[in-house]
Amino acid sequence: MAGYQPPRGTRDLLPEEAAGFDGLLAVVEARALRYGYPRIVTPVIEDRSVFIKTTGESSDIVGKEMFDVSLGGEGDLVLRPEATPAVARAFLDAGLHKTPRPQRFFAYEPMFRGQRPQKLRFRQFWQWDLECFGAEEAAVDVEIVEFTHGFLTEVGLTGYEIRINTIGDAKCRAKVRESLTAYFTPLRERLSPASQRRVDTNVLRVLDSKEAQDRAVVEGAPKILDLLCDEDRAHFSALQDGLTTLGIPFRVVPTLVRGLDYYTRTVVEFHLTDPEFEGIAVAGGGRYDGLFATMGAEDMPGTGIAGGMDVLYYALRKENVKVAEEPKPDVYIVSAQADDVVNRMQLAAGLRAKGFTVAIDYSTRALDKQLETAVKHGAKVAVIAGTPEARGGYVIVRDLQKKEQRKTRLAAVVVEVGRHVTPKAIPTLWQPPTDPDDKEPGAAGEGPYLGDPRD
RNA sequence: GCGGCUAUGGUGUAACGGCAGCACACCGGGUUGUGGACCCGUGAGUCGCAGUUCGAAACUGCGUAGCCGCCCCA
Repeated sequence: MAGYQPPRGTRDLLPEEAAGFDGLLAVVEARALRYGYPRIVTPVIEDRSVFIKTTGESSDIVGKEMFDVSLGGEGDLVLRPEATPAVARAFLDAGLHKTPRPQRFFAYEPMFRGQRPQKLRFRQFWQWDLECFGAEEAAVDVEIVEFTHGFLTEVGLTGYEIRINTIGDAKCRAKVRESLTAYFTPLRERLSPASQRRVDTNVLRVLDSKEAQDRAVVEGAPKILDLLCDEDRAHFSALQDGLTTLGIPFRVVPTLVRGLDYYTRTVVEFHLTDPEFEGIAVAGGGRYDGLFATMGAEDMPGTGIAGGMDVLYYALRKENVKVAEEPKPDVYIVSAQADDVVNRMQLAAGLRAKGFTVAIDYSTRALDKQLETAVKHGAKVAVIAGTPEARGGYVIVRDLQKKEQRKTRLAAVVVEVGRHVTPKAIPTLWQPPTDPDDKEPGAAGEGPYLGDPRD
């Protein structure tokens, strides 16, 4: 065992896993773009105060899981534990609250929490995240749930359940708190120590307690829904109606509360149902109409949802969904000639320019060893140079799976390799859009207009 | 942060308190230069630091990390 290990709760993503995360990111980011949520990137470090009033001091995230990385005299810095306050901070800092509303953002970042690692719970983990600022309609709440449901379905996850609840807006919640505090205070003695504390700090979270002794008391507690004002109830029904209309299955869980202070009205969690992952959320979010006021900005509603990439990746693996293959070169260049390194590179360059993935064996080992290595690295095709047969403008293109080969002129290598493996698209920078009118029959560059054969 | 369990080559595993071994993988070589087989061979380990003991991989303490539970969440 090596002397060095990754720090507690962190891990290395080896190529296959890294490719899996990249694949999931590509899917969710493309979906976000389709919904009008462009990506925003915020720093890994934030001032601690960004999370104190927003996420809330009574939350576990702020109360005991913040990752402190302060430098002396440079403020109180933490590794960001979650996205929403950071994105809101960036939004305000750039003055985007003075731009047309609503504003939508997608984020994908590593998050950090100083917690004891557990199944699918790490100190560094990755979240994708959606935020919609400036819209109070319940339709946006529907949108983020529908988005998440669509995404999870798209990547092939089946074992999850959508749970929703409402906890009322800031005004009504004061009444809710009052009623709950009034109910729990005389029963204090019967609650667990943690819940006794919650009666003072965040009484709503008593409802969420999993402790058996608390649940008995919670059962008799007043129901949040009964305590809310009409506007909150209407908002909640609009959410439910929207989901029902879209055919999205969900369950109303009256005790679902979520541990972050900024939530108002809608709270939602996507829970895994596989017995091995029971109780683990693959995504969660809700509405936070009071967030901006809390940050000292002008009041503005907001809705967001975030999902754990790690959780999703392992849940998919558990469901036997192949997320990604370890990236391997399709083509391996080998040579029996010791002094032709430049040749091998030029050979590779020609293939790479067409999008083939090409690795080169630079060694002078025996040809059979080079081929063996090529096979072990997963190459499908070997381009063999420098043998008596393959000289003077010729190489051999060998299909390593079919064990067939053909002597090929250098000029035709790209074509010959293309008969065995498919090149990958080469990414490019932004290109000017082509005018759709140019595609009209009869336009420049197109053939003359031909009548519809059905005419 | 609290509690329980665990830690032997890269991986998987053996060894009563008494010589740390096996398999696979990896690396080199060979079968007289086209591959996964086969043959030969090399390298590589008791998580770290103390302690008990004639002697510790084994027992004890502390540390570190992993897994599980609690808290809570992605």
